[in-house]
Amino acid sequence: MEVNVKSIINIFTIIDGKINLLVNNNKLIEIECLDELDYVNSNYIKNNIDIKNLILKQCFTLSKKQEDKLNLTIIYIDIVNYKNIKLNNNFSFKQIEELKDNIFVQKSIECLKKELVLNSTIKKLYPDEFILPEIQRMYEELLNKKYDRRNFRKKLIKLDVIEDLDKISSNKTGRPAKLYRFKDIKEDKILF
Amino acid sequence: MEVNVKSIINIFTIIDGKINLLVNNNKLIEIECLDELDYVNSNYIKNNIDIKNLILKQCFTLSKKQEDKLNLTIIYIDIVNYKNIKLNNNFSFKQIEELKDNIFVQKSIECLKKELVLNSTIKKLYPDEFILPEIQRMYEELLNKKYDRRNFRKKLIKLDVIEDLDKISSNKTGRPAKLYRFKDIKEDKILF
DNA sequence: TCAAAAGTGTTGGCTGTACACCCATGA
DNA sequence: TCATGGGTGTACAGCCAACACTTTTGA
Repeated sequence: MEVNVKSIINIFTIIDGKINLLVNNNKLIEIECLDELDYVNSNYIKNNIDIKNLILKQCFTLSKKQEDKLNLTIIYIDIVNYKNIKLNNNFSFKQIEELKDNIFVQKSIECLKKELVLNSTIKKLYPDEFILPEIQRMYEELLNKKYDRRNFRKKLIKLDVIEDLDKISSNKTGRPAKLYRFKDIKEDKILF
Repeated sequence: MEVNVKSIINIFTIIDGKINLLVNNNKLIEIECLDELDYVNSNYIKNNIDIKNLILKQCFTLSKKQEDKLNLTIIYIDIVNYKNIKLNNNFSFKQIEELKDNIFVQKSIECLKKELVLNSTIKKLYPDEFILPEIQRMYEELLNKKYDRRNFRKKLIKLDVIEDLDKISSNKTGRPAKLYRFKDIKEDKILF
């Protein structure tokens, strides 16, 4: 029985409050694996994607028989700040709305939700300054839940994961928001 | 490149408060996969293990190159009550202490800990009556943490996952404990 | 009657939630 | 000056942790 092994690398980011996925020629990033998976993946990334500190997390393995061949697909995900990627060649970000009927994307989003409630992950998305209403909107969309402004802020302060930068943002409308940053990670905390 | 695919099925149970693993001839249950994984696994179980309602959960995929062949191993786990398995042939349960330096077992135990805090999982382990001190001892060993008897009971009652059977156990020593059962599962709850 | 193990109730502090008013900005 | 969005404080309820004494049984 012939076996084909490939990995799929799903790199997520948030742009304008929307979840986006890195694609190559508008398709998921697929890599044929003829060697150990970690080795093949990190090689591919080194040679094709201009990004630092990618830490892939294994998400799920799918098998499918097709024309007497067994296709194995191991899905990996990571979450990054899109500004830290220099897009080149045919790579681009695509909103996941258009990809939601893909089984590989569905499995990835399940994993993504579990990761994004960790302070270490959210700091990868927002390594520098941010405003709290933006973080709140992201969680509200991601977890499909509403939060109270005051309680949301109090929670993050009490968990000791953010620090006030004593600066304010320049909003298009309404009162400008305060800028914060996530503290450096000493231990993983579950935020929501 | 030749690829060998196998799955490992790690079926855990608790015997006398100790975590045990189902083994075949004292070795992990390994299945060569020449077809879709779920199909191969359920076939193997049907033909070899006398147990009902096994629901395997995918845990991790490992790859290893050896002599120019790529070995892929997909690990699956489940947790059962040992009384629901009729052991035959060369199957037996083995305490995990003796297996802890095996990488496949280590990965499985990581997954196991995440599963065992769910009420649906603990009910699979204790489908019928049980005493609270036994459950408490299991969690204390599993999570390496001590709980207060009173608070432990109060928590499970408040979460509405157990019901008092108005019966008492017959202990070897000390006061007999009350018997409880886990209520039927309507929604998954995280207990600890 | 003693040792071992399990049952029970109260309290104080902390956390989460609900809620109303004020403030800074751009139009 | 108005609309928009963001900042803040208080009060109440529910949860968690700490803790001591009593009860039942077997030896």
